[in-house]
Amino acid sequence: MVTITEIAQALGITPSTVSRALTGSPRVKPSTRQAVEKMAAEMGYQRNVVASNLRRGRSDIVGIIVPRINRGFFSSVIGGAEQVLNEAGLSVLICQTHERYEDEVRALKTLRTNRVCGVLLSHAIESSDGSHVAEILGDQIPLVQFDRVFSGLPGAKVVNDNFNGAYTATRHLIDQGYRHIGTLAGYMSSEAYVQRLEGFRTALFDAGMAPAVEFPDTIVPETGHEAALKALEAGCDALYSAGDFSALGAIQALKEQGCRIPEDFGIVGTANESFTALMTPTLSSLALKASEIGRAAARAFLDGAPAGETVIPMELIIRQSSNKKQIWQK
Amino acid sequence: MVTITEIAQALGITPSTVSRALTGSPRVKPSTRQAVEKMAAEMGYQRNVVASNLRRGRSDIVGIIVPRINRGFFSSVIGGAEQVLNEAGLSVLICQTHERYEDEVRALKTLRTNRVCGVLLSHAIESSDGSHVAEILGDQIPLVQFDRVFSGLPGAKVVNDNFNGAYTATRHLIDQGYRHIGTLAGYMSSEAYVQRLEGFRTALFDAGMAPAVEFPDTIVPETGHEAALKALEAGCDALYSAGDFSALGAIQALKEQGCRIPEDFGIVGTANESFTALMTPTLSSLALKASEIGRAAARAFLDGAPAGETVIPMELIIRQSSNKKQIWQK
DNA sequence: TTGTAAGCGTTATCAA
DNA sequence: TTGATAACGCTTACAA
Repeated sequence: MVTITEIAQALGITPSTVSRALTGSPRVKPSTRQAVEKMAAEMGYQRNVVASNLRRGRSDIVGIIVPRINRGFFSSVIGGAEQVLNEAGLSVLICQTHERYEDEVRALKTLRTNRVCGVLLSHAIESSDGSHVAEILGDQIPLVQFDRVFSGLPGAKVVNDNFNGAYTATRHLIDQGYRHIGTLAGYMSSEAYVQRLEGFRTALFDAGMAPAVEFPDTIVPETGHEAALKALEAGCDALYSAGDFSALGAIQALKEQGCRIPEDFGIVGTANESFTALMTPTLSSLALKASEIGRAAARAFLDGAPAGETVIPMELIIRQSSNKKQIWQK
Repeated sequence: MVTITEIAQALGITPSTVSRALTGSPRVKPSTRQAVEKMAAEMGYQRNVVASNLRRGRSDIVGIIVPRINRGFFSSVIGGAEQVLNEAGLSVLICQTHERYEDEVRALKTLRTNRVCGVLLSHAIESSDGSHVAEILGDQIPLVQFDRVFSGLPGAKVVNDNFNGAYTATRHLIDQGYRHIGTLAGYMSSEAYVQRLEGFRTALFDAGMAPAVEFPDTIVPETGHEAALKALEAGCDALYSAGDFSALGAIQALKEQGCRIPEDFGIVGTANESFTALMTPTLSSLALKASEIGRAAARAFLDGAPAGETVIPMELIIRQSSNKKQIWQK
């Protein structure tokens, strides 16, 4: 591989000058710069970022840690972040935790030893506090948390407006005339789900309705299926689900029980996964602005990851599963 | 950050010995190794992979380039590859091309300047030949292509058995009693689609059926929708689609035209995207073994990316959209 | 078994 | 505006 030293020799100048010419330093004569650029192109020079990073003490790689990249939400976040970071000349190193604490620790260590210049993190369900994050990253590596965040950690946070979103979704079910509304609450180890639960409860309280049945630890279709059957037994006529996958399982259970949706039973999910628009009935869902979150997280990093929370509003998409009163919506 | 030099000073030995102890060299006295490990842990030492990579002339990062990470197929390939590579102590740098030639060039350059130890590539639709790949990577960086491959490039290839898969899918439509079978053929700039088209044609030929209407450049729902209308006009009663998204658009068009599926019209897609099982009617699809492809690609890289093609069989998943004769299938 | 010394390719500092 | 020099942290002949 061609080095700047070889370019320098070919031109009868020194590596320092070549380096300056190639990094855009103003302390180079224009004619020299041109000569260097020409020679570099001719010789097929490729900058060795590894050496550059060692010398500069930092890299141009930002690490992103997500539970799974094949969840629509996370891949869209990554897409949004990547766009902003690429524009800033940075690359992205992606790690998956598969929702496991151990994999999260491994991912953090990988990013640390690779001396990434920053970490964008949405923690695994299994991780119940953030002490390992602080311990591994130290205070050298800026941290931006998104979606699932630990409030105890330093750095910037980008979150969904879970409370108000869940409040709006629940309020919508109330407005549609449902009266016994339960919830598939997701994992309580995650603040996002706790906030959604609080929004749900508050909406019921504000409407003067009795506290409802709550099913925690529902996040996959199977657990949603099971919980929906219990909800029926408990006399529910609607469910706000803090996730779309559990809502999917719930709908399957309800259909098997002969429930008509939305006439007999209403349901709203969360995340607006792509399948929600393709199901029968189509599933109303509280949309997460995934790319927006990714872009916001990337921008927060570029701003130096200052402490503070950026709250991204959520948007209720009304489809068939909750549309008892046939609200018009395209 | 703590360096091996500092550890050496603290113990009154030299950096070389510390390095040897930490990299597991046998040329270290067991007691010394223990002392080094203890001190490293106490001081919170973190190996600087950047320096190590510069010295060794290579990194432990494998680059993966895919058109989009939020396509179920590609995210599963990445998942499979990541698993195998992580087990081998390697990390994964993921780049998206958004199907654009320019982004593919940019991704290749990024990986090259980061001196990745290998590249796993599935090329963008826009890239019609692989000359840029060879030019950018040179012969220093091993290349493994998967799914969408250029036959002219060196290195290993992992591909779907597109020909036989499409043959089987088409044969299935014939067996179900459809008689005027067309195809949504995808982009002809990609060998994968060309092979599927050949499998389709051969199945018709072997069954003694006339050549059929073929719609190239169909890959998104919109173009599938449009092509389906033309297929109806042309008298088709079935379609083999080389992609699921175009099949989705086609089904919408057919339903709008009052066609009953599968009674009046049969359709089989390709890729087995997650939504195929959630649609109404559910969509039969020729499944790609995504994780299997990812694992095979990673293993090929670990084996040194020897020239040659690994062919991964495809699996026909029969659902409602083609099940005219009501074949039993769970 | 350990130490010495050189160097990976780049960039920052200082001097010219 | 350019050059000389050192250093980033680590690895590895080679010598002891």
